[in-house]
Amino acid sequence: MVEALVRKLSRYAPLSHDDEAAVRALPTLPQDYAKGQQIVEEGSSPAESCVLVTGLAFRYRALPNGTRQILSLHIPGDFVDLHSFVLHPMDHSIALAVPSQVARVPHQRLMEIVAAHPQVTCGLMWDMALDAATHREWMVGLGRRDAYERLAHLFCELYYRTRMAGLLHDHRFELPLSQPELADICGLSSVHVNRSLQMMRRDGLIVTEKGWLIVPEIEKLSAAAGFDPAYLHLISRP
Amino acid sequence: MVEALVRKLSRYAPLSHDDEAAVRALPTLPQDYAKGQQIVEEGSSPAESCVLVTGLAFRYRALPNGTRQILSLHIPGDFVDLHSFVLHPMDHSIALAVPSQVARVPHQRLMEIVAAHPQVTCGLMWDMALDAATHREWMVGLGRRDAYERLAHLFCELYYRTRMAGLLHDHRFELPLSQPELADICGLSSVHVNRSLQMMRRDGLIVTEKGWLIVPEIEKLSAAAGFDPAYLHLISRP
DNA sequence: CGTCATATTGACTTTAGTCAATAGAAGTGG
DNA sequence: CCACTTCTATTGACTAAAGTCAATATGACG
Repeated sequence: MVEALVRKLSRYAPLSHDDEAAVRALPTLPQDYAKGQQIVEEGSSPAESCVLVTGLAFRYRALPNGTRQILSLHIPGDFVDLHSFVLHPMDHSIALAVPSQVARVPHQRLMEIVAAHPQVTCGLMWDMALDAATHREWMVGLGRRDAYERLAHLFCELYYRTRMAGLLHDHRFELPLSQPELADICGLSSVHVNRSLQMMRRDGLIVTEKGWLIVPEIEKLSAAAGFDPAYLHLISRP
Repeated sequence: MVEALVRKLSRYAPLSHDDEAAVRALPTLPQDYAKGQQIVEEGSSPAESCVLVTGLAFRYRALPNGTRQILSLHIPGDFVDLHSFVLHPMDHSIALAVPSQVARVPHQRLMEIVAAHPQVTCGLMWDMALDAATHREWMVGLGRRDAYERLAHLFCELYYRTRMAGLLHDHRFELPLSQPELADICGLSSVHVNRSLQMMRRDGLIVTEKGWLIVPEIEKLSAAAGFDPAYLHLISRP
């Protein structure tokens, strides 16, 4: 469970024994939450950051006019709101798309890392930078891609992230998001999402099955989306 | 010139004499660049991060289909690509909207900060988190605000950032961006930007004058945009 | 005074949104 | 196991926001 965190931070640079021990000591016991539950609220200033252990989380902003924009998706192993360590109050909320387990890391302990483990600190900064890089990719989609491409791009991203987390099984991964939720991710209406998904199915890019998504040929989907996985930094860098 | 950087990092937490000295030693001599010049290229892995001293910079992604999305704007004092310290290669390019001066900070020196100045390190993390928060705000706009609101929101953001940087003079600030550039920021066509700007002028929200923008009543503009400056974290936090 | 870039306009097309109804599927209590 | 509620997906008809294309100003500048 803390394994995922160690693996993730190692993706920036290999950790010494000492560093690794420090990372292992970070999170508290995971807690269970129900589907739809909000685990961090916009405007609050939590004293801990969340690590998703199990399930699916998303960050979002609710607008006065009743709409909302989902800002990120998080799969197990993700440091969901690492930034709240330095930036408060929260400018958005965090909720769970399915029943999930969440571990918390007290900011106090992060401060100790920064004070004593420069290598791990860089790993944390790398994770924050990766989060921002994903934000940028979503901005590009929201600004310059059409509905079909946005959805295709999202599915590509999740395909690769899921695979990296060891959660991709034979071209398929869990995707327990409703069409209105996909709409709030892609900045679309749910009706338009529905029609775009139908086109993608017709084109053989995806197959939907219960809460699962099947991608028969990731190359075809990537081509349709203009997807380049570089921004996910899936391979560790020297 | 390095003043702006010290002031910015102090916004997270006051710096000790020692810390402040370390920050002052960071940037190299500023260099001059021409309008339109690209100072960092997508795909490269620079060994330095840029601080804008004078002028106006923006980060952007060019798409295969000839369009582009501008991802951020930077005014003097901004650490434009601090993230390149930990995340490479660059997933976007940086260019200058007007003739500008740019100072560079070797990543080596940032590494020394992380190793020896935890307080400054947190300031750097805070700056990265602030960058991501602005990304999120833009995502919300691109996904859920219409053209009129997007432009109004952008102008509000620049109004406050410019004021914080001491560059707002009597309700007006320099805004040397063409309508096609505004379009690439807001994910719109330049024609639609033109028409939206006309409506904003008619509504008395803005006055455009050469490369300047005049905001007679920031409250009115903010109301039109649904703008809340909280995400800019203009006041330092205890 | 001509040139280049930027801004503006008009006419038309396209993408996406809205509203409202219908159809399925999953879960619950009896 | 079945009726019932509820959530989610789908469809049709219509509207609206934004894009495209192409022409025409406008304005800064050498």
